Amino acid sequence: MSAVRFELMATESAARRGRLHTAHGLVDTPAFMPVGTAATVKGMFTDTVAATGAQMILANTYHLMLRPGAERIAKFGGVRQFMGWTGPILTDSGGYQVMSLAKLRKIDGGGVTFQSHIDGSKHFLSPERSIEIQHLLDATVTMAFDECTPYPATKDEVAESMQLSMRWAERSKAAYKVRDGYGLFGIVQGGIHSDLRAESAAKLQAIGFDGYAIGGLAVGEGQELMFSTLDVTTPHLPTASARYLMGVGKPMDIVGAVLRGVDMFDCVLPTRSGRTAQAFTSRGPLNMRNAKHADDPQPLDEAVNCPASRNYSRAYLHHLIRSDEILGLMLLSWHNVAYYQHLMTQVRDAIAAGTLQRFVQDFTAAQAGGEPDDTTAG
RNA sequence: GGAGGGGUGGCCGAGCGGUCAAUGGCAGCAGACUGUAAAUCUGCCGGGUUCGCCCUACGAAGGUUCAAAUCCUUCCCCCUCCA
Repeated sequence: MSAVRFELMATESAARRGRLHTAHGLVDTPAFMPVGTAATVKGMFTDTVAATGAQMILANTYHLMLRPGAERIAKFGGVRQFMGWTGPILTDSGGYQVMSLAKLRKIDGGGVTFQSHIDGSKHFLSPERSIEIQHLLDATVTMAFDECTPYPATKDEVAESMQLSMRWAERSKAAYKVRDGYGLFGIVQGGIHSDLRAESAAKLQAIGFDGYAIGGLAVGEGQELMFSTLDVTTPHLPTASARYLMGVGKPMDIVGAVLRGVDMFDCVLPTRSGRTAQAFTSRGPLNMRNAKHADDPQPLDEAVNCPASRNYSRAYLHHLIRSDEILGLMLLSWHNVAYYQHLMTQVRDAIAAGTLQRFVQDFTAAQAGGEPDDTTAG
């Protein structure tokens, strides 16, 4: 029996070009995984998500256990079959919801009692139940059950939260059933404190995981602190395993994290922003609701090989968004996911060619420069 | 011709003597969004400002009052019912 395997193909400084081999296919890294919380990458068809080049997507334990229920999805052979996604899938453990639904929760030694945001009913999640649900969902990569430590917090609070996550990590590992080409990832916590991050990384490696995620970042600390935390975290992770920065981020966040040795990312931004009128482009973000796009015949981004990016004028997209037409949010979501995949392809190619430093310089300049006639973008 | 109801900021629509530059909603102008309780949320939205205020404003014109979008008179316009 062999778990998901990470193949390191090339490096440039700390950045890594690799591949994750799974039971359900390959994932080229650095990779961006679109988020499909409720077994849907919101606003997109499953095959359209695949057509953007995304090789792996996320689904969520907490949301799917509440609706439609993990056991129901298991009857369909897992989330992949349920939603028609043929590639590998990664499920978040519900750990993020432990934080984001804080008002509706109670943590004790065993796990977390939640109140459903849907109907107020009480539910229980523990490392054992979270792993069991992820098995029922047939997740290619299962995430350890953790607590995403909020920011800001005192160092004592961060340490306590991290230790809780480490105990839960051990229980997650014990509950996990090893299967060929599947994997279990541990999650490093410790806030912005280098000693806590190092301690967490060491504890996880002592337990032994198939990949290592970095959690508890992009929760309000700012890009500079996030980067400096990565600087003191990735060196403590094994080079032979994939590293996954959870919940990140904006294009510049991702590029900066790749430079610091991260291989995998997920973020709701491309789809959420797509629904709230923001389009990410090679030249920085655009708010498609803004009046300045009303007469603009150019497409969102010719550089991105995607119909949503090339075949519709900004004027038309602006009109759809203004009119609350569903197609507007679908096209922007589609374009954003395609843009993120385009970015990751460029990053991978650059690492392979040893030109990442140069790419990052150009990319940073282009993002900051904005549109030629648009100094307010970004 | 008679009886009644009404005209409020780009639109709809509250207010019915002072706490009203005037509730709401829409439209408009921007901003935010990072392991998704989000097709969501926030700010601005008459003009000027030395940010203290000052102008112009609730169909029009007059009037009552310390004070009027709010009361009275006349006029203009709209709607309903009766002839």
